[in-house]
Amino acid sequence: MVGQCGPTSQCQSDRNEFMRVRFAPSPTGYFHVGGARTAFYNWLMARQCGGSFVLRIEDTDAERNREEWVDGICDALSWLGITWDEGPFRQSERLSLYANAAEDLFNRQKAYYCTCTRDEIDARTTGIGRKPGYDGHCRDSNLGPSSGGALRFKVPTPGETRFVDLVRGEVVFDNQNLEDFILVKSNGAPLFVLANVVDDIDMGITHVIRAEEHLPNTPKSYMVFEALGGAIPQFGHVPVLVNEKRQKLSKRRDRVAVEDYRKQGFLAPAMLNYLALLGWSPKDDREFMTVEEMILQFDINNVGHSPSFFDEKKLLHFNGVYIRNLSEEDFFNYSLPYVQSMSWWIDTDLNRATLKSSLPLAKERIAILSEVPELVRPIFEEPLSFLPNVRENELLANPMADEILQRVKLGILGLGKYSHDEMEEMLRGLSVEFSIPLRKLQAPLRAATTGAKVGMPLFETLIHIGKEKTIARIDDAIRAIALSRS
RNA sequence: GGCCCCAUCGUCUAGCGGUCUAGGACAUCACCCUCUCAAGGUGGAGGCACGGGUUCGAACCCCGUUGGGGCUGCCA
Repeated sequence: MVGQCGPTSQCQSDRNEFMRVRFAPSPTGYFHVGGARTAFYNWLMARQCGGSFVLRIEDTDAERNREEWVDGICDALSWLGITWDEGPFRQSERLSLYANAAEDLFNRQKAYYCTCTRDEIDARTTGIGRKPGYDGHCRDSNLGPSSGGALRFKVPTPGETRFVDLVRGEVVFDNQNLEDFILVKSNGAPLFVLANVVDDIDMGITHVIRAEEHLPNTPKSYMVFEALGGAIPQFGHVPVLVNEKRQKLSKRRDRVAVEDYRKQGFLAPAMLNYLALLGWSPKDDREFMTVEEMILQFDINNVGHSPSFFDEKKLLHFNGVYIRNLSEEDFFNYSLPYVQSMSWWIDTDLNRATLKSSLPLAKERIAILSEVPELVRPIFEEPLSFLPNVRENELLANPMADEILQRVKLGILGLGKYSHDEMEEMLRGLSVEFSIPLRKLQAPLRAATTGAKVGMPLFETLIHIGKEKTIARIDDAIRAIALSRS
């Protein structure tokens, strides 16, 4: 495994080591699709290069983090198949590391304590012509840890921080524009830029692939890496995912939870395939790829620079393709839980067998698994319920419905064998007899027997429903029609 | 406001100075197939934000404009 690399140049690191990447989410809400894509890109690189993928939970903000979100992240990653080689490490269990680093920085005068409140700073810096942000007020006050203040990093000015981003190329920041940012809160809790960097050094991270929103943090990270004397990883900032209004996907505003998509019946490989294509595309311009193919072809240097809209329509299409490619066995296994959650489902071997034999007809008609129950419902639901307006429009409002149903009933009773072929022959014959297209003939029949206007092919459906139930439903419909006309 | 990033069909993208009268995919429209609905097939409409350069030649390079986004927290 050591040193084994795929075909792209991304496996090379500045140092003569092998790749170590990390995914470092903060457990402050449902795990969302943007995070999933970032995690996947990291994972693809690690797998391609034979490197290590580390999962690190950035939970230093006790106020905002909840343990259940950690589980949510791990579950979602597992579902997607994004496996981690190390971790999950929790920053909340590594606090002494950050405290040591902070002390070191303070002792070496790379950082200083500051007791200014936000209001005090604002009062000094807000106004026309003044630069907002911290003004360095306590920089030379020589306050100590006992001051009860926050620890601020002493940004070296003048100076500039430049680096070559794996996605964007060279980026330059003037240190002049960076305020002395806080490393440790006055309550002793480390902040992102400290804990993040300390861990990246401690864990030997060689490549940091994260969302573009972190780009402005990077010069700060750089300075902390340098102050701490740690090896600086290569950075790559991938564009954010946006909603239809082109704003960064937000947990509060947008529907983004991976868990939701899983529940709805999206398949993990479809999700990964779609996610990978948001910002990246393979050399040969193919869209459908297995995870293995993506591992082989992914190249961080080839990721686009502009934000992408997370288009559920296209995701749906991808999912439909993946579903249609499922084996009958897999499709049955994936579908069963969705059917089992319905009140009309009775879990018997016979029903399972019927379900299994009817499922191939459903497979090509759906894009997500949660659509399965509605398609097979007519086969199992007893008594049958009608979708809104179906009884009224298709049965009661159709002047020919009664006559058609009467004749169909007779036809069924006269069948030598209750089979698909005989059913078809009989109905086609009736359509000739009535001088109406088969689709017109089957409309009231479908409504009467399935309670729906559209659905799986009718002949097969009637066979699955069974002769007795079919006749009974036709009788019910005939009665309903008679009732409405009396 | 300041700093940074970005800019090819509605959307995701291919394109990395001539092969572009710009290719593919989703969505959309039409037609075909068809027992409904899908799926599938064929075809159509639809784009290089704008203005300057550089060059024999620019979607591709440079500058500006405009537009969008991110950050600007004792969040990450």
